[in-house]
Amino acid sequence: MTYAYQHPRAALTVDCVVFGFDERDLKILLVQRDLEPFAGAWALPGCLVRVEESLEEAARRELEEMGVVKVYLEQLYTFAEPDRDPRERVVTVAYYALVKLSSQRVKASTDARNAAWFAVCDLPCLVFDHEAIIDTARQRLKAKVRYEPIAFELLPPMFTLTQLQHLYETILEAPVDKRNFRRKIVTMNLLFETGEIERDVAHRAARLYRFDESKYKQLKKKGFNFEL
Amino acid sequence: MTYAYQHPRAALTVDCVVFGFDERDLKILLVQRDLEPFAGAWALPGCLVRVEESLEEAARRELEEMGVVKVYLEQLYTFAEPDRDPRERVVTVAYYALVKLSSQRVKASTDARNAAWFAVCDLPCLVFDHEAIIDTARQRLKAKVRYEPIAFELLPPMFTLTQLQHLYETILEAPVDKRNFRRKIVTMNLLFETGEIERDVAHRAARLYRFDESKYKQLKKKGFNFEL
DNA sequence: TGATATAGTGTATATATCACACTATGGAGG
DNA sequence: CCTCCATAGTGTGATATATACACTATATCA
Repeated sequence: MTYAYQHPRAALTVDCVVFGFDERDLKILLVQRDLEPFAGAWALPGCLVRVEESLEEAARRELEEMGVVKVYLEQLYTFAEPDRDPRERVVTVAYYALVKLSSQRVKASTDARNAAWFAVCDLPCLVFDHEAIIDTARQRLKAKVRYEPIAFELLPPMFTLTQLQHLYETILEAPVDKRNFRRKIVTMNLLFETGEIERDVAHRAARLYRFDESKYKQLKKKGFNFEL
Repeated sequence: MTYAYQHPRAALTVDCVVFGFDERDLKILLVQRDLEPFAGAWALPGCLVRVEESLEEAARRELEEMGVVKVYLEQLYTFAEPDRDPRERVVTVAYYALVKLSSQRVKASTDARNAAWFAVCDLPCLVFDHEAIIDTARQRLKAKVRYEPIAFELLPPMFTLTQLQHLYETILEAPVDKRNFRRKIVTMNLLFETGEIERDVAHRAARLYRFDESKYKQLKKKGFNFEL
C-alpha cells in the first residue's frame, strides 16, 4: 500500500540526545546504525514518527526500545536543512533526555547493531548533522541547569553534595566554589537530608540528600525562581 | 503529478508569531483565512514548507508576502499533536519574529483575505492550536528579553529611554523603576547617545539613543552577559 | 596509631538590588 | 511673557547577594 500526495513531502523523524552522568563525565547514548546509508556509523537514537503518534510518544518509544524509561524529556529544536540527509528530505525534531545512568542497562534498538555511552568530550564521528544537534543540546543543558532544577535527573535518587557539585562543574565546564555552592543550594530548601550516609568509601562518608520535587512545585507557584 | 510513499506522511508548515510594539501595546500580526477549513477565522500567518527550502526560508517567504521584511526571526517550537488539524496530520514549526511597527505596512498574503495587528490582550479566537503557539511565544519573549538585547528589534532605530522602559514593562507585565532601569541600561554601555532629541512633543524632549549592535557583539565575545 | 582522603564549616569584602522624590526643560495657552 | 503642564532627568542609603578564601572533622586502611 502506498500513500499519494499532490506535493512531495518530507519524512519526519525524532532524534534523542540522551545525557547521563557517571561521577566523572557527562555522557551521551549513541547507536551504531545497522542500515544504509552509513551502516556501521554512530548516530543519535531516532526513529520515524508514526502518523498517529505525537512527537514525544515517538521519542519515548525509541528510548523504550533501548531500555531507557522514565526519563526527563524535552523538545530541543527542529533540524530541517533540505540536504541534511543525502537520500531525501528528512525533517527531524530533536529531543533531549536526562537519565540516571545507574538505573539504565541499554540495549540496541531493532534498527541498530549496538548502543553505547560516550563521554561528550570523546565522541566518535557522527552521521548527518547529529554533531550540530548535540552541540545545541549541550548549550541548552548548560543554560537550563542554572534556572531549573533538572540536574537532579542525572543523579541517583540519593546523592551527596559533592556529587551534585561535580555534576554542575561538568555541565558548566567551570569550577565551582565548594562552600558557596553548598550554602546556596542548602538555603534554597529544596534538598531533603535523608539521614543516611555514603557506604563503602575509604574516607569520611558524606550525607545523602534527596531533591524534594513537591516542595519545588509549591515554591514555584509562589513565585520562587531556582537559580544556581 | 502525485508523490507516493510507503507510509503516510504529515504535511509540514511554518507558522509565525510576529510581534510589534506601538508605544502602548504589544501586538501580533494575524491573517484572516480565505480557505477552508475555518475560512474567515483569524490565524497566525503560515504556509506549507516547500521541499527544497529550509524552514527559515519558508517563514521569511510568508512574511515577505505580507510585506514584512528584515525582521529578527527565531525558531520557537514544533507543534505536532496528531489531531491539531481536523483534515489530516499537519506538523507546524513555529517561529517568532520581532518587527519595528513603524516601518511596516502589512498586506494580506495570497491565501488570506485580510491581515491586521491585534493587541496581545485583545486577540480574537484563533484556529487550530494557534492560541497555544502564541502563549509559547509570549513566554519565550518574556524570558529572552531579560538575557538577550532583542527588545530593540521592536523599537525604531532611535528611541528614548522611556520608550525602552515602557516596552520592557509591557513585555514583562510588571512595572519597572525608572531610575534603576536607566542606571542599569546606561552602565551596560550598549546605547549610543545620538545627540538628537524627540520632536513634536508638548513637553521637554527626551534624548534619542541607538542600540550599538557591534559593541554588544564585541563585549559578548569577552564573556559579557546582557541582563535586565 | 598515624596516614590519607574527603566531608563539612565561617567570615569579611565587594557588588548588586531596591526603594524612593525632587528639579529641569520645552511647549502650549492665556 | 508668564504660568501651567507634561515628561525628562538625576542620587543616595539600606539591604541583600556574590565572591574569595583555609582549616578542622571523621572514616578507612595499612
